[in-house]
Amino acid sequence: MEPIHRHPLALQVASRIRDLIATDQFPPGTPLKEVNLCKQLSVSRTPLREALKQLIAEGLVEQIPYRGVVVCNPDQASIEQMLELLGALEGFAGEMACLRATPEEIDAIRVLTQQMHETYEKDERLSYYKINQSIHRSIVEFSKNGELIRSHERLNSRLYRIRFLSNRRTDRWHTAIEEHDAILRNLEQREGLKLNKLLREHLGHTWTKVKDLYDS
Amino acid sequence: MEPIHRHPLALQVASRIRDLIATDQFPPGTPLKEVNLCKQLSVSRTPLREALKQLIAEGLVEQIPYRGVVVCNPDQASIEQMLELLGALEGFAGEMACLRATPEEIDAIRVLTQQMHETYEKDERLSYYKINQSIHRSIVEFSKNGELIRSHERLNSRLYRIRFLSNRRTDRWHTAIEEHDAILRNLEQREGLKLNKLLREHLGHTWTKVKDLYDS
DNA sequence: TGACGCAACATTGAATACAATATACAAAAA
DNA sequence: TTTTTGTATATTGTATTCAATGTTGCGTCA
Repeated sequence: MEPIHRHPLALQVASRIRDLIATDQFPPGTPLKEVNLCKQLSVSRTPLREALKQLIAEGLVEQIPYRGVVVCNPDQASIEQMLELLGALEGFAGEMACLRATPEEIDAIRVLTQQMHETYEKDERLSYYKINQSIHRSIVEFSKNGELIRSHERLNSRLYRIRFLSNRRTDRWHTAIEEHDAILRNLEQREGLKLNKLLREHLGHTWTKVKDLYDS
Repeated sequence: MEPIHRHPLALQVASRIRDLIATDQFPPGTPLKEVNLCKQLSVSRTPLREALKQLIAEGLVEQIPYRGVVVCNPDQASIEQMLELLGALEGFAGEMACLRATPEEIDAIRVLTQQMHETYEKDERLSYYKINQSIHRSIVEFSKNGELIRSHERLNSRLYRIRFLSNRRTDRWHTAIEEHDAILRNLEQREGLKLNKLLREHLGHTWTKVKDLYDS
């Protein structure tokens, strides 16, 4: 039988703050003063501090002893490194997915890719963004490697905001669509090595889009 | 200029517990009772709990609400997944190292590999183990990707104990040595793709050694 | 006028006190 | 004898308090 899940305050607080950062309500550089946040979230300092410890471990915020924690503002170099690693993770996940995904799971990717086309034609960027994320997350899931899934999830959440911003502003959309078609094809044909390469390149293009955003 | 590093209690406590787990003084399943540990480490519960939060985020221990935290006891499946991911990370790191390592850095790997031979011939397993770890860590460092380095470090520390145990007991040592020679050669010749494959296979062999350990 | 020092304030670090929850054991009922 | 239930105890979750450290600004002195 499914056990009942507990949600200690620290966990709830952590995911709340994560959301606030991802949605840019706490943009990079925001100082996270303990007493302020306590009042805003109606919790005491102890669970808040434990939540912050977790976010620090995730790399979402950074702490300077006796000077508080601030939302991380990764520079271009770290973003490039994060995207490079994300590409490696997704590429490897794709390779494993070619070995382990069921036909039904590949069908699901097909459906998502189709939906992606529709949002593209209707110019619905938010939906497009979310479907895009779903596709990538699904491929990683189908690797059937829990550790890989968790690592990817952590890293991806740190990049959520920056990818979202770049998606809003970039005007070269269609190349991503074409790449997704290729990704689907190679997954269908179980071409692990090619899919690995494709996904790495795909993330590489994300980096050029982000770079444009920074340079402008 | 190099900033001065602070060492809040929580961080010191965290690394102490990490060591205790890695050296098997806190074997898997050990319940980490807060008040006990407080006395043993002479700190109060607050920094201890913050340290535990960090170890939870690292996946070294797990927490059940209102029932405390215990040292993780990964089953065979998770160990296999962790080693698979570690292989992917090291493989990718090797590929990047082929692009980015300086000749001096490759020299360092050469020296370490030579030392590894010596410890092998003298049958010094502990030294062998440490040099082996150094080589792998160095290759990852030479990828020049900080994110990759941190991810690898985290995952590797979780596997430290199990790899150490398997190293003590396995009697097929020489194949690892030969593999390391091949790794060095491919790094010298900047054969990124081949090195990637080699490192992944190398970690795959680690898995078979660990599996033997479990099965016996 | 500018630099230094001191003091008051703000903020985090650590310790303790109190509340909520789980476990173990014993007593009572079937 | 077995099962159940209540209570005592242990343990974690949360709040609060006190201590250590960093920052800011004002006043004094060169």
